[in-house]
Amino acid sequence: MAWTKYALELLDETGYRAGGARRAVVELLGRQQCCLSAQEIFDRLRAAKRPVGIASVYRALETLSELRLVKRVDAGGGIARYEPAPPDGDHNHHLVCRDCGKVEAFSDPRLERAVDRVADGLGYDVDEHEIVLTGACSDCAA
Amino acid sequence: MAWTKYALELLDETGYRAGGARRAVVELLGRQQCCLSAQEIFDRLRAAKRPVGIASVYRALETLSELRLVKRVDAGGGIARYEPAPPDGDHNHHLVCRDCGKVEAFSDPRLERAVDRVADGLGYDVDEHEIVLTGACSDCAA
DNA sequence: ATACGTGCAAAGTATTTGCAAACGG
DNA sequence: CCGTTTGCAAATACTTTGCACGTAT
Repeated sequence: MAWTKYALELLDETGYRAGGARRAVVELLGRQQCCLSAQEIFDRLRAAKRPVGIASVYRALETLSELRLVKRVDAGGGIARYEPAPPDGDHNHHLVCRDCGKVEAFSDPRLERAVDRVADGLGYDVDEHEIVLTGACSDCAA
Repeated sequence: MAWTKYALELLDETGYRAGGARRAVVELLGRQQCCLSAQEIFDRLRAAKRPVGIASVYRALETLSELRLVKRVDAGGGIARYEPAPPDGDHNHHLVCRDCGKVEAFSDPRLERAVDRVADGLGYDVDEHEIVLTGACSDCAA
């Protein structure tokens, strides 16, 4: 994925060294369609025989957030999830299944326009927004 | 506020007893314009000489959520906030100041329609949604 | 060589739960 | 009376931090 390359380059340019844990986190995130929690990242790296400390996962995510390479997603349940933020500024919103807990991404240009219009009328200098829909996914609705 | 009365009646009808802590939480929530965290509720009740255990606050909020009398708002930062859910199904969305942390409510019918339209096209049985805008409030933008 | 990166374990928050005492009906 | 509600304290879940050691440059 292009994002992985972009992220590794930006980290390098910004002066971060090429340690193993952060790189593993970046490469894993670059392969995702949707957001992952810190624990999920920890588990998947361990399963992939590339074990890292959970603290390193959190530190990598913090660094990547500061560089705006990843977006933190609060999809409820008190656990933070993270997904790659493409360089073109595109972004997703999320759909959470209340039964199985599955989280999926979606995007919709009309919804984006509606949000931008509202944001302009509020007296805030809005620079980010997040939309979370909750319901039953097609599997669980049955 | 009408919500307070409605909530107390529904609790009664559902078979809950009129203990002091839950009632204090309901009465406090009924006076809010926007959402409060569990800790804020705890602090305000204590300040109002109506001290309750923090556990009772959480238990009251859980009960009220189950009855759909309050809505849980995840405005980021890993802390949950709660606000009264009016019987007419109306609901707010939220605006968070990234500098001072202030949370305000807003609503916009056009945005609601845009969300509903998107929700219909996703294959989910969507029954709730939440929109959080983040930025600098008018005080902090200066 | 030197500063940055990493892992472990301990500390910190937010929230939940177990339990005995207080209380409402 | 009897079951619900409450408060405290202990437990849990997620996340952050302190520190010693390894590693990239």
